[in-house]
Amino acid sequence: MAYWLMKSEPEVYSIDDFRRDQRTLWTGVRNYQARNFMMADHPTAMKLGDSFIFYHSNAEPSAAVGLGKIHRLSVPDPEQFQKKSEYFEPRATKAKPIWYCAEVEFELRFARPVTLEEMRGEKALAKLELLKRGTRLSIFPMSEAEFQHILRMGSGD
DNA sequence: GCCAACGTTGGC
DNA sequence: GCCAACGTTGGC
Repeated sequence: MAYWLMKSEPEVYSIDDFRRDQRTLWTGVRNYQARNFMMADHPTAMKLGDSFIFYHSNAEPSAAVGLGKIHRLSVPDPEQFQKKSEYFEPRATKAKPIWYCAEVEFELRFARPVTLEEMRGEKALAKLELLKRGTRLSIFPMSEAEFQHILRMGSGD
């Protein structure tokens, strides 16, 4: 069982959208390292049933806001085939897709958001990828201890 | 809206 | 296969 953080801009797809949908495809990832996490046969891949922190990036405030589970891996990202999508990929074919995504399942919305600023103040989270300077990766793994720590912070008083 | 950081592209 | 230019991410 591994733990992850996945970023989404709430203006594009928020935790409330996720709660409404219950299940969604994590489309639009256009970075190879992040994509590889979502490809089942890749050495760095997620496992079905792994949990992740849902994080609002480019938000006011940017914050961890909930949890989800990995439900399916290696799903060709349908947006790469859609000419009108901003994620259209002309090099991709149905037979040879380039971009893949995971299907994820809603688990819970935190009682209160755990802001980036708060996380920066936590010693237990000092090594979290999110807090490293210049990190732009939209999906990355974290330890169980870090995951539980953020979950506790989000569970309210 | 600015801009630092960094991944990607493409000329050579 | 180097690396400058360019585009994107995402905090502020």
